[in-house]
Amino acid sequence: MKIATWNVNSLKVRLPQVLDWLETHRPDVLCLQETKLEDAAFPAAQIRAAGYHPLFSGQKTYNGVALLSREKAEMLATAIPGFRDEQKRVLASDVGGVRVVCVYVPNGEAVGSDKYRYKLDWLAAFTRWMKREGEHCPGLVLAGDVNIAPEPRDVHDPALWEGRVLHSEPERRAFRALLDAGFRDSFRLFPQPEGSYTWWDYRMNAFKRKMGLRIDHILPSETLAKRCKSCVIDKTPRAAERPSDHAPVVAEFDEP
DNA sequence: ATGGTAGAAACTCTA
Repeated sequence: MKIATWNVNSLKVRLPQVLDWLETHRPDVLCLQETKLEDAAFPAAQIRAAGYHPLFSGQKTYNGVALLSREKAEMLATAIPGFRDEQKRVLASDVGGVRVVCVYVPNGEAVGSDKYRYKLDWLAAFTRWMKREGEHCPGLVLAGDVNIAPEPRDVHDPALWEGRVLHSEPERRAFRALLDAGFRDSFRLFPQPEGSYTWWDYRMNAFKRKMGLRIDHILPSETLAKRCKSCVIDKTPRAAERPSDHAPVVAEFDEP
């Protein structure tokens, strides 16, 4: 089973690239973030024509998540239970015997800002929820834009990024707390090239200069992690014309 | 110490 995640930064703009990528890679599941589309505007027909069943939870202008699957998936949740939040950032589903949670963690804007506080509160609520989910559902995987580079090796310039949003100690602590809730970082289960990142700022030629961060993650539960046989970042779409600022991440799991 | 870019929408906000 192949599970992928991609922050597309507008599905309207990136739809041709998504369809092209699906055709090339044929994942069983693709989780999308920052679709920036109301549900009424979701391109369901084009997704179905490509051989995928879409689930989506969106809003106008900002945020929005979707899950595309070759097998029809059952929608389980589009919000963190008991956490008041207007923003569409989660989509939980059952697909092919695995519970897949597509997640778009708040960016946090700047350390100390209101949005940073919201990010940490959001992560605390999400982690509590995922810990509970894992307790009664061993085959669970979180896939999405977590907006945290967990370790110095996940940022191109650790000294520059130390203490900044996406890599501050409270955020790294929140990432460790999420793993401690029963998950593994699938990317680090395998040897990886140095300087592996999933996001590069549009500005300052960051992609060409290899100035990136690894903030998109596929986090299987400990049980499911035992079946994980690879995790790779596909930088190809980031080099294309009019790219998203994020690259897709793909993890493969052996059948049980 | 500021600005650089992209997307959506609407002359600004978010990332």
